[in-house]
Amino acid sequence: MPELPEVEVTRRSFADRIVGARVVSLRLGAPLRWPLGCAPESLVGRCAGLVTRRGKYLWLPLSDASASSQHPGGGLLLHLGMSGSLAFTQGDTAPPAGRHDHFDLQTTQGLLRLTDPRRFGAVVWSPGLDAAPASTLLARLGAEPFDAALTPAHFHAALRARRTAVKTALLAGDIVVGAGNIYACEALFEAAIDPRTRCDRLSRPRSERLLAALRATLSRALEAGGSTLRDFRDAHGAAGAYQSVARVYGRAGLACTRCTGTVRRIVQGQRSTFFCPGCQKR
DNA sequence: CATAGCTCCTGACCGC
DNA sequence: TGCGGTCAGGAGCTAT
Repeated sequence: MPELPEVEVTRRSFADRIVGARVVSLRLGAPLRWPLGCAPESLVGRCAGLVTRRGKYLWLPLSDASASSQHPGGGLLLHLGMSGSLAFTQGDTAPPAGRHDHFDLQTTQGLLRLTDPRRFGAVVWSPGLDAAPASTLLARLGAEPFDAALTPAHFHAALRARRTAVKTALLAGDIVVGAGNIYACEALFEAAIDPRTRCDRLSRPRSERLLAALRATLSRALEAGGSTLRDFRDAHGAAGAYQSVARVYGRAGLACTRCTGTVRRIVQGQRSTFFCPGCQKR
């Protein structure tokens, strides 16, 4: 579920409400992908800074002004995995923790709660963004899709060095981050490129078209508030609307919206790929 | 080294 | 209605 647009929508929905808040208490539910990596009590009293995003990770800075602190910087690296969502509830209205609520951060300004049925998500303490474990987890990430430094020339050069299918490369996130299965399929459809095309066979104009299509797809999803294919909600609990405009994702067997063909489902790297063989060419 | 496959976990859905 | 099988949006880890 949560690809870059959903993660960014989540960030925007609570960043300005949690900034400046002090940590009051923590509650840990069932284990997530990795252990928290610190004693929960050690975070009490820390002050939340501005939430930032890198790829599909969120970084919540938690600073400690006290002189005794070993890590005055530090913060929590958050990931929503496949089924996670964050809610930030102000006041005393926070519902009691449910079966899938696995992390609560009670602050002076509200409760930040991670709900994650599949528990592929993560909340990890790191003494800094440039220190392990955060730096290790972020080390392999490719360029941010909207970074101006990611030029068509750079993108094409990165693709030329690979032999995998272009869909697989988009998903891997080590050239450019942000696309998950839905947006990778949608961007390839928009660029009219067959998802099985080898990266090193993509011409410069076609790779440029793909980069533009990826950016357009992610921007539109962001504007729509993200996709809600199953259960995505932002930190206010609002659902997204983008799934209603998916052109190929989840549409196997249905008519293509651009040509007379039929959308097909194949499997690449154990993941479903949806595309139209009529208008997406190698 | 690049690449392919496996894996974590729960829930929804489908066919019988 | 119940049961078993299949599939699901991520991404780090391990083997080749």
